[in-house]
Amino acid sequence: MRCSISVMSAMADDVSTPKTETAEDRSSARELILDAAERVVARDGARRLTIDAVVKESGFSKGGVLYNFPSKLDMIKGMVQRIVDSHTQRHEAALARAEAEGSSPLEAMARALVSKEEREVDRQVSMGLLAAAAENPELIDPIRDAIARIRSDIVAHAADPQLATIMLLASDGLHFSDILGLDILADDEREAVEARLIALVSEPPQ
Amino acid sequence: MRCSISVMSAMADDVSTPKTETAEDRSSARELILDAAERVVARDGARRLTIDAVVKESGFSKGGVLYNFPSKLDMIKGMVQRIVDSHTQRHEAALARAEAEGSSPLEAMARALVSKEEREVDRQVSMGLLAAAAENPELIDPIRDAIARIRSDIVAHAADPQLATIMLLASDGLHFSDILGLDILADDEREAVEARLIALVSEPPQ
DNA sequence: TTTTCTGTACCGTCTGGACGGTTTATCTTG
DNA sequence: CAAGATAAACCGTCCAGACGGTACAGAAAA
Repeated sequence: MRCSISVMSAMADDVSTPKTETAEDRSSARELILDAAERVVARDGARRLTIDAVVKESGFSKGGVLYNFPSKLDMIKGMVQRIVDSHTQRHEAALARAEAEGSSPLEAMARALVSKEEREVDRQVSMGLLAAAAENPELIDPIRDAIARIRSDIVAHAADPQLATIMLLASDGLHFSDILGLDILADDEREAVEARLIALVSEPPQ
Repeated sequence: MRCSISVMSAMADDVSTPKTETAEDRSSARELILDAAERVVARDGARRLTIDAVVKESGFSKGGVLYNFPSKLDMIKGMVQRIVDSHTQRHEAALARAEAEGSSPLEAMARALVSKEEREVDRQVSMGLLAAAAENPELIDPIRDAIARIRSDIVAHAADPQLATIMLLASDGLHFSDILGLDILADDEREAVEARLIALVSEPPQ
């Protein structure tokens, strides 16, 4: 029944409107549907990501869901696109912050990767990765390309490329562990490790 | 028509026979079926891991597959069990090697984690993780427990627990990237990073 | 009016797995 | 040893239900 209080603000319906101003401001129907799809994957597993399940979870009607995503494949591609947008955005934001703060891009990226806000976004969005991998491994290609592009950009400007790669890999390990629910570090342990990760790529005082 | 394509890797398959009856055929059949299931996941995605797909891929009949794994859930649990066994084995082997070589357990583990042989095993076996995550996220629990146990054991004996954790996480990042086909490092880059990872946790000469 | 949905009914295909039959290896008994 | 007897291992078919998708008649918003 869509029984949300629905503020229904203006929708500039570009194919990808990656407005992540606030976590709750996902006003377009497409975003709400993708959110529901991610919840289904997180709760029930990618195998049970069915159109009907998304219909039930989102509150839209089946016709409504299929109006926004003509096929299940389109829906999963939408999830993938969100991941790409999210990663690209994070990278650009980190670069901007580095410039503003005068820190190194790598260190800014490290801070961004372990930040609490990004972590929740990443965890939610990453369900799309599992869904895509379950549906058809090739669907991941755009994500791989985006990650590769960002990574090579970071590593190219790093003083110690291997160490930078290790930092990025460790961050991946952290994120993937989150995705699969394998995260086994206590909060304080995680914080310590994250701090150490940042320290690892910080400019040594020389 | 068992005698189809399947040349099959000649596996030394005395690995953990949970039901130790007079079952040498049985255990080998189970292993062959699990191998086929992993191939299906790797090629077509966890979504398309169906009994019929495994039937076709393995060359067994449907009845034969269902004889060895009474339900699809049992099959996936079998895949999960292989992961747990594989990880436990790797850990123990690394410990033994450390003792034999006089190196630190952590360094031995680092070497084991990046070794070529283990990498292929891990890549194959890890398909079970995707399958389990797709079917029902709770199925991963045994894997999480096994990983947590091994990890805490390693970290507890490490001179620098945080650095040890970072090494393990980076290794996870490498492996997960393999699983999802996200690995974007060139071979030489990967080797350099792996060597650096080992160096990171080696005893400083002091 | 057009766009964006709702609600319902429906269809062809896929999927899990139940079921009964068949082969093969081992054991029993005369 | 021959002749079953028994059980393990495996085969192939069938079916209810789930699934993706279509179709279409409205309704409500823009």
